[in-house]
Amino acid sequence: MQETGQTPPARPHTGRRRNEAAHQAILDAALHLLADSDGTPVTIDAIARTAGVGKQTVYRWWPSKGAVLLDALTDRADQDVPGPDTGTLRTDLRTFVATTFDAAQHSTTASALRTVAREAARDPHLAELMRTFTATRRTALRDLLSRGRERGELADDADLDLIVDQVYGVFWYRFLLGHAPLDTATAERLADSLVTGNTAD
Amino acid sequence: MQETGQTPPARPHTGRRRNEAAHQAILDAALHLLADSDGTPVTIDAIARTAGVGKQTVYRWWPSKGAVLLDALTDRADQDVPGPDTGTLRTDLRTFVATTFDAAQHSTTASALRTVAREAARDPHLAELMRTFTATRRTALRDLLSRGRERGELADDADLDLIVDQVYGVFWYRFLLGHAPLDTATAERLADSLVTGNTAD
DNA sequence: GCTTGACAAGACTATCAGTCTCGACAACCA
DNA sequence: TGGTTGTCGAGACTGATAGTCTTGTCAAGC
Repeated sequence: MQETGQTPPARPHTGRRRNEAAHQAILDAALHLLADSDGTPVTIDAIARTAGVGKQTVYRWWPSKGAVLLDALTDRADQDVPGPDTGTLRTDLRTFVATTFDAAQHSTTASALRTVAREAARDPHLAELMRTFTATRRTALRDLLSRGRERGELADDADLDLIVDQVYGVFWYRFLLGHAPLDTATAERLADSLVTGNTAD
Repeated sequence: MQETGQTPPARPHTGRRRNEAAHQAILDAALHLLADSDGTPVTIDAIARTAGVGKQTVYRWWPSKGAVLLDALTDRADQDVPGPDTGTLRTDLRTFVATTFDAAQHSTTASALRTVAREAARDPHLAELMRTFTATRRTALRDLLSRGRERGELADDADLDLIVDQVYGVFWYRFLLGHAPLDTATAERLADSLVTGNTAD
């Protein structure tokens, strides 16, 4: 979890200490509301009320609603980005894509992710945080592809960034539009066609 | 342009007639504001004021802000979805993808599309209209692929819907996140890898 | 000229993010 | 023990904005 609140003051700390229970209660409340929301917006008032906390306590530690939401999501959601390394690109890629797709099937994660994505459309601050969030995942996938290319399993001039975006593009497009499934069979078809479409010969 | 307002009453029409000038002025104003907005929300008040019209006149003919925005966009934006048919899949696909990507380079269309996409994240009504909007384009691309498959340029068991979603997935993902370009070179690389990755042999 | 529906203007309601204020309270220090 | 400081819960307040309602006016047709 990245701490998005203010950095501590330079002077030695005096005064009352931060209430960790309240801190956790806020994240818990946000996550619960996100999980139950299924896309409908989650309000700060609701988070504060559910956590039994004043609004000011929320804003003392997070700069915006979006920051709270993303923090709640990344605090609990599977933080570890998959990084399989079996020595075979096709297998690694299949696993990576299938794992990514599978995360969207769990309704708790899914509705939280959906809500955060929707809020990000309006909240520039959250959009920035989301860019970091997605960049981490893109990098992990790119490294996986890079290893495969070094083994000669991809053409030397294959456009790795484009392949990455084909994976995450399909993922977000189907996830947000919801017109087609994100199942394992699809994941494997996608992985296979990407390997075949970018080999050397 | 689809008419999103109420259906006319069954009784013969009496009273004052609809002011077509005002109708057009609203769409013009919405389009101008969308084009200038570059992602920032466009308000109904601004549309009405710019059009020199009362808010009620807007709501008499459109059910929500989103409906006005999408109507303005589809009214003027390139309505004709590209449907090249040269007899060669690779060429057709390259043209289709390049044309699609290119539309996002024109700042007027781009900021309008971006704003509508952002509004759609919050407005379920607009989200539904957007689904129709995108479905039209997906169908056109799928037909193009289907023709290629019948000519044997794609494997019989190629997953056309997945190929379609790779194109539009990359498009929207890069368009909304803005982390990588949507240029012609990228379009052609994408088209080529999709053909190669889904051929029969 | 009467009825009816469209019109511009704008007041009004409701929602929600984010700020501000207040009195209480806890940690540390002299 | 009492003063200083920062955190706490509570909630009033501001500002933005979608959407509704009201009012007085105007045009089309009977």
